[in-house]
Amino acid sequence: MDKTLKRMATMHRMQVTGLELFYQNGYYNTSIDDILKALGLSKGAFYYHFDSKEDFFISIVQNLVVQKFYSHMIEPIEGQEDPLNNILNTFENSLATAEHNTLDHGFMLSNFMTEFNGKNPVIMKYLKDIYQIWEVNLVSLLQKGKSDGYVARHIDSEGVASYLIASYIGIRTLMVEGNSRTLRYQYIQQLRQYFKMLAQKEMA
Amino acid sequence: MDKTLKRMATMHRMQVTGLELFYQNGYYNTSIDDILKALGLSKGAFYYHFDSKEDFFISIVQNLVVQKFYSHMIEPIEGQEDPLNNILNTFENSLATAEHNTLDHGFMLSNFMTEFNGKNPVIMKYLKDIYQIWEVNLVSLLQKGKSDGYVARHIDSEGVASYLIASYIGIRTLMVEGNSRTLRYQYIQQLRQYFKMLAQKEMA
DNA sequence: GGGCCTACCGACCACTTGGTCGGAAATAAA
DNA sequence: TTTATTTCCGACCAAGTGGTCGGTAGGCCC
Repeated sequence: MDKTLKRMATMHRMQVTGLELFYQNGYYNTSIDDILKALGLSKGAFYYHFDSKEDFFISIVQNLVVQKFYSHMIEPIEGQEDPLNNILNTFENSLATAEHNTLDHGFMLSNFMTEFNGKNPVIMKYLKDIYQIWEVNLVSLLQKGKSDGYVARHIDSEGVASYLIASYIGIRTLMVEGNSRTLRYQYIQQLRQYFKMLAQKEMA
Repeated sequence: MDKTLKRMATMHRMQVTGLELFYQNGYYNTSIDDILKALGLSKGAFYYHFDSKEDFFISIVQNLVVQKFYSHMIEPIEGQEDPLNNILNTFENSLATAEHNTLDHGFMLSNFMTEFNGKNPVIMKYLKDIYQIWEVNLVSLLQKGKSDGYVARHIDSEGVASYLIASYIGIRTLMVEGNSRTLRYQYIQQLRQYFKMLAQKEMA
């Protein structure tokens, strides 16, 4: 028991540091030695806990990325009130933390997808799954919004969901080159306009 | 004259093949040897014409990417008619060609920006410049649309331009994981709705 | 104390990378 | 034909990569 605890503690430390560096420098541009140096550990320790670099990354996705993604991008949207409003607030918050260079989990996803596209189908699969969870949740939230009278019934929920995700990761991509404050402000403004269209006429 | 001609011909061949591979596999994941093998040339030839891998890439951006970007993403939008309509058609065409795995120059930009972000500020500068050209052109087109009576005067042209670019590169990022046909359709639909809002009331 | 197993060390390996360099075809000039 | 110059060849190098492996420190059980 105690042994497994120590084992898990070390593995977790490795995963946290690994995700940080992978997110900062990219997967292929981060060597195992980089991570080990940051941790003060050795090659032996790494390959004792993980089979390979790829295996390591997948374990990070499953243990950290998925959970963080849920708690930052999905759960905040859920609720009984107006889903459009929740989406707006969640997106705004995420973009705000992104300005302070903290890990942005919505962006991380598209970042990694871009990097692995055409290179590693196995990892791509895991990333795709998360993205689809995001989409599915948005769609069902929009549908619920329809029956609750917040969202106009004629809109295409799937289309809106894809559009929302696209615009978010797009603006996030643009934000890396500075002006993030202005971009966020502009983005939220436009999103607000767009949402007026989607809202039930009575609520607009 | 003839010498410079041959020189330029070889350089151009290298740049075209280089861009293709860089776009497919990424900059850091494409070795000079890969490019040389595809061309049937040797290391010596490469370093005779270019100083370094970075210098090579920059020459590609300046000689190929900028021009392609103009002819595919900027010039088609210009014209005397409704700019919103032109934007819609241009985006739709670009996304369509993207489905057939051809080079998509709008996407290429965000792709490279993602890859170089935080790693190579010099190259980032060149990519940023192109993006800003895109934005400036969209803004002035929208402004012209206002005075021509196509676009509502109350809209924030800068905000709309950023929002358009973001949504485009976002949807393009999502398209890499399949379903590109559906995504394109959904995206154009939503964009059309969004544009109705931006249009001058009389023209809607 | 003796044995054992988990967790970690670090030298080592095969391979790839960007880049160098002396030289050899090819072409043009004399 | 000789000479110069442009263009290209390919062996080579140092640095770094992911991954292997023999070894060892320290806690735990008998």
